Amino acid sequence: MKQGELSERKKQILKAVVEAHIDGGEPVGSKYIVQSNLLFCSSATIRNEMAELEELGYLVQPHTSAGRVPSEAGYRFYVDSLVEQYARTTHEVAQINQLLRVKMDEIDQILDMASRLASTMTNYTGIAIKPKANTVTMTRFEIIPMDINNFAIVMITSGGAVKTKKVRTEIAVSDSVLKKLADLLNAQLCGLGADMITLPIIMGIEEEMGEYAFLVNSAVKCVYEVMNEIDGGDMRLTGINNFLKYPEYSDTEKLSELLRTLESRDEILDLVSGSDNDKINVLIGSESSVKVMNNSSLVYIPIKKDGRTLGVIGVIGPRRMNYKQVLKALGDISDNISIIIGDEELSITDGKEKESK
Amino acid sequence: MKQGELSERKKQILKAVVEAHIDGGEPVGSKYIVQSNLLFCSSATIRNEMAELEELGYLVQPHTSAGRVPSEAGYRFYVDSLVEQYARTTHEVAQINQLLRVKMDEIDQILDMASRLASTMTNYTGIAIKPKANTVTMTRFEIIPMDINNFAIVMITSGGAVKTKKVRTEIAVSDSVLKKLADLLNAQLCGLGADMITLPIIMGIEEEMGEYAFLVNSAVKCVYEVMNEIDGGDMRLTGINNFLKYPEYSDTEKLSELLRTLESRDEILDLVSGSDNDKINVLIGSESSVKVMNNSSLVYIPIKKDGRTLGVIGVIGPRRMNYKQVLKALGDISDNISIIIGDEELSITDGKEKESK
DNA sequence: GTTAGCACTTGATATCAGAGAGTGCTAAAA
DNA sequence: TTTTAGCACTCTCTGATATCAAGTGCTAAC
Repeated sequence: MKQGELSERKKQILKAVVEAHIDGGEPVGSKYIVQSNLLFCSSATIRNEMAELEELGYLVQPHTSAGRVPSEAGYRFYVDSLVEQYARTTHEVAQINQLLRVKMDEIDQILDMASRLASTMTNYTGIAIKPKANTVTMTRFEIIPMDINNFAIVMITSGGAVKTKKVRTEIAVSDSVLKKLADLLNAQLCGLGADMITLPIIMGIEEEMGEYAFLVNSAVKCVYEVMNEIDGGDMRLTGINNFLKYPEYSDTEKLSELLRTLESRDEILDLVSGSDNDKINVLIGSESSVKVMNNSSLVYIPIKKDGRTLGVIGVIGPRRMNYKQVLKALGDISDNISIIIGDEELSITDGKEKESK
Repeated sequence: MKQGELSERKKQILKAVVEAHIDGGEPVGSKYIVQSNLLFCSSATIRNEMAELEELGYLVQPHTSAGRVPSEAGYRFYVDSLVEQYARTTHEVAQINQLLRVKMDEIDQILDMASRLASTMTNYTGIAIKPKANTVTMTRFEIIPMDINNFAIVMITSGGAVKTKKVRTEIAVSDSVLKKLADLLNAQLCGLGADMITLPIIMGIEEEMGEYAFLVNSAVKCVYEVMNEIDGGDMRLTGINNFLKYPEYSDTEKLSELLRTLESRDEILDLVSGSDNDKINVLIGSESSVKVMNNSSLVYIPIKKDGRTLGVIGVIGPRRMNYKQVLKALGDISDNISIIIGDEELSITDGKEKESK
């Protein structure tokens, strides 16, 4: 019997078991199902069906005389086929929108806020990830003299971000020299990724700068730093105390192991950077390549703009996570972020701000 | 009998109890003391002394037939008088220096790195705080036209940071208009704190701008945003799994409560922003105004430059924290940060970077 | 002032019986 | 053929009891 061929009643029983276990956390028995649900049959029948579902691998018995618990496959089937879609209330959407708008300033802050939001909405631990990338190039350089010994390099990146670095020289440098440096940077480095800025190019610029060649090194260093700032991965967790709300993490050993993995960050960064699926991803237990997550699930969604992944938000919780609620929350948040990112810059029309819907 | 008048032997016993409890975590009995230590007397004598120390409030008995545990006052006395200073190995200093240098880029990153470092060095949870402040003013504005509908405002702050914001206009604005706007901002807003930028000033600028008055609103908004970015408090924890290494946090309830408080951030921010002591601060148990910390200690040190507090780093752990180690680690890290912050900008002399020692 | 010895207290640990929950199986009913 | 009722069986959980070990306080001797 294949997955798709589960009888309607089996599906209903599986769904009931999963949902009962999600909010109780304990094995569910046949009697409980027959009471709570709309299934009209006796506990014995349920028992028979459950035995078959166990044979098929969707349910598991912790010990002989306990109720059933969904297996990983059980959760997977539930998430893929049984969890219903829900309608979003406009009220909620508006609320999220408002919260996110508070600081629509930088993508980092949006991600942070979003993860915080996800955590409070779902009661699981929120995660915000800025994945490693290698996509930034510069589109424009400006140099602003500050005083006789200092100037600032302003860099506009392919992503539209504006970044600045301050440089101090011990030798006074005239404005015209700085102008020349800016022109050269614009001519030689625009459009190049970190891996494309080669030594010959740098040396070429140094040659053109003549006696001021020493400035080039610092300038290039600034470029690298900015690229690294934008491309370098980062990760942040919110609502860690939420782990403690679920008995599966009361085993201190387990929790500690999980936290250690999460804090080392690399594994999660890799895990998430790999998938460039646009949709919500659900990793149940050992489906994730990270071994420690055997008893946890990770649900995440990439935040994209113009095809580029700007970041990832998600939640981490026990395997018996309330997938229905989590999927909804992440969907809502993601939608709102898209709206906000869409018109990230201040948009002015004659003194009044305009918001895109 | 006052604190200072504890007999030498009592001091030694207190010290022994504190240190034994710090690395064992369990109540220490008279027998243990007599074995481990250099005190040459019998367990009965120790018992008598301990009974007196308990009367004086430095020790506490969890129950009648258990060993003694240091009280809050006991720890306080230990930290103030008994913990010896230590010599720093040059090796360690160099190591920290190297680690911190990796990204001497922004104060945020330094703090973050420092807290991570503190956590790994001490095996407690590291904390990095950027306190709320209201000290930023602008010292210089530049406007860079990007294309017909976009320009960037570059702001140089009193702290020397360079910040940029992008602005989009739906109406094309010429370079000369932007130049005028920049001049006005420089003339009117430089040196003013957030609370000093009043409506009359803004309206004055708008008047001068004539038909382009609508630009002023966005510009001012940018200024506020930047000030908020720099002044707004933030807090970040590292090494949370370290909590779980100590049995005092195996009570899930307690840990959860602590984490909740830490994540709400406000209490800690206030707590730390209040003290502008330059030295290392040690808050033991209920000495902190945060109720939940009754069983925890917080040790922190402000990071200053030119008298301004840029941030705070510290560690949080059980009350029986290894104060000796923690004080040393934080001292070392703080020193290194000071060195690094001292020459924050890139300093160039004829092509070679110079580093201040 | 110090020490040895002993009775006492108390938490921790192990063992055991009984209760409760839930199953699997068999035989009867639909 | 499917469903149901009944019953014996298994396994965990709980609470009670007994035992153990650690550490103290106190008294009497040094």
